[in-house]
Amino acid sequence: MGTRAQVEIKRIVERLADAISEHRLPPGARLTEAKLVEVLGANRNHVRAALQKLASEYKVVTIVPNRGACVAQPTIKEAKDVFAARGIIERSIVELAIANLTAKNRNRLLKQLEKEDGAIRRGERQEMIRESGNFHRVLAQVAGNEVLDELLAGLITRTSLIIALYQETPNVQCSIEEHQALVDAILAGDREQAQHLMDEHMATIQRYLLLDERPGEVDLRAALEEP
Amino acid sequence: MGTRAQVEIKRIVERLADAISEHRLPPGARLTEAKLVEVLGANRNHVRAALQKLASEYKVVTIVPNRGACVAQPTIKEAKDVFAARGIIERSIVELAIANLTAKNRNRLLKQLEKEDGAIRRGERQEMIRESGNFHRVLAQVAGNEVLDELLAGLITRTSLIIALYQETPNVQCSIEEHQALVDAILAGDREQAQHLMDEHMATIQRYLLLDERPGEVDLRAALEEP
DNA sequence: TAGGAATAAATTGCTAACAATTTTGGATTG
DNA sequence: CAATCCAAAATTGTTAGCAATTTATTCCTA
Repeated sequence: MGTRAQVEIKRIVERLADAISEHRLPPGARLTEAKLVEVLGANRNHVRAALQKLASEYKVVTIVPNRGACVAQPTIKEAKDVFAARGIIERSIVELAIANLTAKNRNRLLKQLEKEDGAIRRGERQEMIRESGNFHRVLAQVAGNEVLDELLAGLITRTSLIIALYQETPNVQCSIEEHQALVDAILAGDREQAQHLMDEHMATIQRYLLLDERPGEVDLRAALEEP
Repeated sequence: MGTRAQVEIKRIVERLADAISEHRLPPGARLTEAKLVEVLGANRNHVRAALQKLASEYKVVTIVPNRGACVAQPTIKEAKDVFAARGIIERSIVELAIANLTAKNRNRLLKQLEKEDGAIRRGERQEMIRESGNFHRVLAQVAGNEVLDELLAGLITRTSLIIALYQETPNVQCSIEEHQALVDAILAGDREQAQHLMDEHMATIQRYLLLDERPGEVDLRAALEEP
């Protein structure tokens, strides 16, 4: 595929993924091709390709044949699976990062913390969210396994959608303090402590989610049949 | 996208992935759209979409703009990353599988072993390879995390390509004995032993790979400059 | 007025033709 | 004879328009 098209598709994918992550496009929202063409100033083929990708790769869009695309509504089961998978990968990334600690890598971690801190100080909400997410990518890159980094990237996107869907108080993000403590443990080479902190960090995010209640797909028969 | 097209694209993807996994399409082989259309009796658009997917999702195809697609030639670094990532996921799947042991799941594992055994007894080479790969998918399904299962599926495909690329004696597969021992440990609920066996199992596969030598992209300058 | 069939509108799916790019092979020239 | 350039062939990239499907509306009937 031509570079131009690929770049364009990527642009649309990111634009949509961002909008979904930030809850500007709520779960369930219809994504009509013609509307997207108009709003994004894009070719319909590119829009379609982008939707395909968001559906098959990132799973944040659902496509029903002949009926079009809409923002996905992951089930509670899927949400839990995504978090569990992410936890597993994050945990091993921590271990690899410690094993792979060079001077350059130490610097990258510290710089990332600074960026997050700067965003908070300046009160730049949007930047805060972005940098907070970037922290996990930086950690993956420090770990040095590109495959894990890719897998994590996908899971982070899906996580964002899930948070948008299931979070009660909007926009509780990763806390900078937890990132700070995590980096401290990593730089100290304390694997156990670092992994423990990462587990806690993942748990903290999930704690604000309503992954228990919620109707979803009620079994009407079971709910309504005679007692 | 229409069901028909999706099914067709999936067919092409699987056909190509199989051919790549089984080394019928060697790494580096060119995949001309017109040829594929002719051989597969497919629409060019479907062929293109399939190639896109194989490139962006599974990474077993490389697409160069305006120059077409060819079977990927993962670097040694990438090969190692894929194996490391797969090892991590397989390891955690073992743990989840043990925690998720129902009668039904025990049965699935035993049945899978029977299938593999049957293929070996009948000397069905092709079936052996397939069932040997399926074992890991079944284990993932027993573990019950669909996201991990998906991630693993992708990594298994990539692993196959890597084996095709870097294996000296062709077609050394997973050994049934190792699968057997693994299932024994899982059914016994012995997490440590099961994880140890899985680690060993992954190591066994890698042991037959030439992941050290091989030129790849030699640094000509470093190699040829005056001593 | 409720139900349902027929029609119209909107939307997605598909294809074939055309455009752009790269490769190949040969002719030309120093 | 080697190198360079040019044209033809092969291959990929792009687009517009039509076909098929679904959804909404209208109108008819009991």
